Amino acid sequence: MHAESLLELLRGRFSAAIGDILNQPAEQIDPIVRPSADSRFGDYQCNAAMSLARAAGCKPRELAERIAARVRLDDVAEAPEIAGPGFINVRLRDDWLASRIGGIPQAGAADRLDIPPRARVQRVIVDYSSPNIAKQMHVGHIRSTIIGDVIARVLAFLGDDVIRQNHVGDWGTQMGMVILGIWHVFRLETGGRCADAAALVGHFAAAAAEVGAGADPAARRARLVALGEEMSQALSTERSAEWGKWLGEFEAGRTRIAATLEVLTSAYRFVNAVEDAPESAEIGVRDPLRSRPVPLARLSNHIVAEMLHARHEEELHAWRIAREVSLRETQSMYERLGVLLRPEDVCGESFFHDRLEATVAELRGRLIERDRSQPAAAPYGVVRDDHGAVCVFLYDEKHEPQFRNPDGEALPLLIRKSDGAFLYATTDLAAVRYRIEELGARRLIYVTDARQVQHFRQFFAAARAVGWACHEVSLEHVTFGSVMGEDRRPLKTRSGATIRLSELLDEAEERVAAVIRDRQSAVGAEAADAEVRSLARAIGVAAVKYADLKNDRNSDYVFSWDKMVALQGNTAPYLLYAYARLRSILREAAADGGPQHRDAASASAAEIVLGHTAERALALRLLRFREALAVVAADLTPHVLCSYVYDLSSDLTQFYEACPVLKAPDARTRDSRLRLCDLTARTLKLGLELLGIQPIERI
RNA sequence: GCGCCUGUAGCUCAGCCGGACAGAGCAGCGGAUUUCUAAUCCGCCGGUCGGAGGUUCGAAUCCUCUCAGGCGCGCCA
Repeated sequence: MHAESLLELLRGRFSAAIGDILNQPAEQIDPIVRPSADSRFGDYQCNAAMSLARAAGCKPRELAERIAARVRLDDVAEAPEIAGPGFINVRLRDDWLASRIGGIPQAGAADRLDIPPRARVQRVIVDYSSPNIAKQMHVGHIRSTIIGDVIARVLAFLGDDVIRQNHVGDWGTQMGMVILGIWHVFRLETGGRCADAAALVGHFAAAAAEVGAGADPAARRARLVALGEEMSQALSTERSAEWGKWLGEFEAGRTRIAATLEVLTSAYRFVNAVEDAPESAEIGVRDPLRSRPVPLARLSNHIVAEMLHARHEEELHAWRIAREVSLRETQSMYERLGVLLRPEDVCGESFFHDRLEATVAELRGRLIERDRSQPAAAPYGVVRDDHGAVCVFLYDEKHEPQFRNPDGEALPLLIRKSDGAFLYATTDLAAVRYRIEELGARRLIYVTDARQVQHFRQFFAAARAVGWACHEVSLEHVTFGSVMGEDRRPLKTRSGATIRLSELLDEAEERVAAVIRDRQSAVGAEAADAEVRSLARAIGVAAVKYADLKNDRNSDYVFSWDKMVALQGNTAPYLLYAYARLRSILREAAADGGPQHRDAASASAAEIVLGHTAERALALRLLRFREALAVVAADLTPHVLCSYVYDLSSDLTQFYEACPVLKAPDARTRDSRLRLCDLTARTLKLGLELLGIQPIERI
């Protein structure tokens, strides 16, 4: 197993040579070694001579000569060549490439090719996916889920101690709406108004329409007043016994209407429509425990506040039911997507809610006013109350606000609302502390959309100011752009509704199935329907994921069905096909073993011969895998890995066209090529797996 | 108003911590098939890198200004 990549090796050699020449420690020198853009200039180039010439007191070309004469490369490369103003071109020796390829160990139980795990293990948190579980997962959740998963996989593969954290939204007002929705289910079910789930869902849809924006205002108002009257019973303690008993039945599945996500979602939509209606702000709901009525528009909010104090056991019970149902659905979506998140990675808002009070208290105690007559030693924060809200104001060393509002005034980070409720900044701060102090994290990675940059900057600054995140801890916000439709607007259905993730995957599968059937009728082949469906399932998910990953994550990406399921170009089907072709060769090699039995296994010890340029290009590409991984891990850019597997597949198909394997001219060539196939298959498989894409053995 | 992101070929995008004539894919045109899976490969066509200055031996890349688009800017997350 080699400790370093080709790039690292050459970098080390050039640093040493330049260090000698300039009489400086090699570690302080950036030798500017890059892969060559054009193969005519060799495989790698050192560009340091031009920039260092002045410091060395000679002409760039002259310095290049000296470096080239000094650098020790004879064991790995041809004699370096100097070109242009002072480029030093390096062409690796074919026999060295061959021996290096030959040094890649055979596949073990967990195949890591020749890539050693990092020497220095650090604990890394990857916070990703994090949906609000009051609603079904939709396209808005896909990017964080998919991108975060790749980051977690790559870092874990390279040897980091990765802890996945799914910071689900399971405690906010929206969960209050679901709870209130369940209460409505209870009323309707026990009132005998809805016989089954279908009737109930229909009822909620109709009732939501009655209070929606399209309804007649007078009728709407009357309806809302009646609802407000009815809902006051939701706050009444006398009904607790019946409501509590029913919840037990509901949870156990003994009610006529089962606790499914569909039921809960329709109930949620209804409550949401009620609270969103313009009149709801003025309509009061009588609370027997309070002198003042609660505005209908804020009833869910109120219920969450009540829950917080655990005053109503029933609401907590309803919350648990809603959470369970929703998380089950979320988990099955992760499984369908092939995402590694498990139930035990869920650590959401509810986990932190009883730490929030202390979080605010501690911030208040530690972020105190500073003496402004002297510059501060570092950026700092100050907690102040403003209009009843608790705010963290963040300043730089010169006491200038780090953040400003549209009027140019200091923009605080709110950690407690004037009504006493906490905000997501509070939870994020409680979580950052938990992750550093209790989970021992040294690198915290948050995968969320780019619109939240300001929030992350603020709360990172606050976490630093209060001292929970010291300098050794890295806080990283991994941003990504939006998913756009082909009309350049955020992706929606034709009617303007958000697209559920399950619908998206269904459609992907259908489209892939159509493409497969197309192909087959073109070729005159016929496959069993079940086979087409199972292929479509695998390729459909792969296509969606790959399309999301292949572009630089920061740019908005244009969602195109035709492009993602295309069989040509940089797409998942192309990659999977390349892999399947390889597997096919390796299978046949194993099958026609014969007396010599030159199957994949025995070939994996064969000597590598790089006679053809396509073989050489493939070999070099294989050895560059870890360069790609290093970039992905450092910059958290999955698209670099996509580019790599595409380039590898591209090199492979060129090799495939030019170099017969099973029909190779002689046994030595055949074994060498078989081994190249084996290594390419393993590299491609590993690359795809790190992208969260399951390779397919046969297409 | 301030801040962040994005402008590269007809389309979708790489390249952006400075390096050789700016690269892919798709689309278009022309070739290759008694296939180790043609869901492939090869060739051609196609670009004032939004614009203008500046720094540099060298700028798509760094700086300044500017134009265009998107997003964000205290009690939602």
